[in-house]
Amino acid sequence: MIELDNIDLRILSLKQDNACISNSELAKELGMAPSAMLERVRKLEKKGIIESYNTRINPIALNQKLLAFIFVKSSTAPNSCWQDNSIKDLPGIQEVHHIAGDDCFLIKIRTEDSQSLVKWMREELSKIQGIISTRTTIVLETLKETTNLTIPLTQNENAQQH
Amino acid sequence: MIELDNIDLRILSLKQDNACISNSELAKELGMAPSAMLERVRKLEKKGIIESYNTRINPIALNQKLLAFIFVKSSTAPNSCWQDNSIKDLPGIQEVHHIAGDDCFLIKIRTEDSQSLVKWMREELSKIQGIISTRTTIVLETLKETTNLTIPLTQNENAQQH
DNA sequence: ATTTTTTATTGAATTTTATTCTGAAATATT
DNA sequence: AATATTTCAGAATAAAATTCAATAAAAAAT
Repeated sequence: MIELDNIDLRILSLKQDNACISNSELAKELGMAPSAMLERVRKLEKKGIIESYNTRINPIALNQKLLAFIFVKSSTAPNSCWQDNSIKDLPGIQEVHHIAGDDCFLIKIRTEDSQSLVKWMREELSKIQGIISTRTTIVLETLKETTNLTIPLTQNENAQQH
Repeated sequence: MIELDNIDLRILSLKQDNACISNSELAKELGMAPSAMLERVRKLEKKGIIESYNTRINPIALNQKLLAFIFVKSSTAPNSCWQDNSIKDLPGIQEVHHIAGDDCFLIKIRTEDSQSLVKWMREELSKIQGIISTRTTIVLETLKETTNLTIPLTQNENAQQH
């Protein structure tokens, strides 16, 4: 387990909501020098605590209006996807989880519409070995969608100006 | 529908994988002036095509080892969550989708472990009005997890140095 | 087809920020 | 307590962001 002090947590908290916050802004916010910030951030990146900086793009702007979750039941035979995880390399997929229970995989995928989802299942998913069955859940409306984690901040001990 | 030209798409594509890429780097990559890049990016932000810049933090570093999906069946009564979407404000949740089918909501949530998930369901989820039943799926292993969209680039017409 | 209007781009100037480095302070180790 | 290690601040420098006026290109209107 990696130990993160309150300063690290506040950096993560600020960056989580705004990946492009400048070091000087961070420094002002925490009441420290920009150089110290930079060193902290570099360390968080090197240790893999910060995994990546991503831009969230409006799916509608790219005409990806449909969001679906697909449960995949697969055989556990030696050459099946259960063994080689080949599912994760299919195009258009956002997430693939190996899950407990009857089903084996849960896929999150965006496509233009239901037609193109069917097309994807026929043309792409069908390439995968060992799939026994699928069950598709269509999203009607997304109420919340974030990758943010809950960060345990111990109140604002060293609260700052502004 | 918003029209995005190939330059916009390439900007989105580059920023999607590296939100913090500098304008000058972008400019070099696309063979344009940094100021032109800035204007494009600003426009993409203002139009809401770029929704946000996020930092992905390793959940393990924050001791959030468990990932789960919860299907929630709710009544459609006037005071139920089906009407007020109150589910989305529960702490610790990453996603809430309103889905087609028997169930009403799909929740994505991270917690420390299964104990704390049960605790969350007893202490937080139970506050929500109108829940008829829940079905929880535990993730054993995540093979892929991204928010990236597939961007339709028309090859590299204006390919550049480096 | 021509003019007008709008939009997009450049390049230089300016401001802001990132980055490096050195030494001091704090912390941990022995 | 002495040593080693880590963390931080402050100054100096390099790099990048940002602004802006002028130009070019595209679109719309006549």
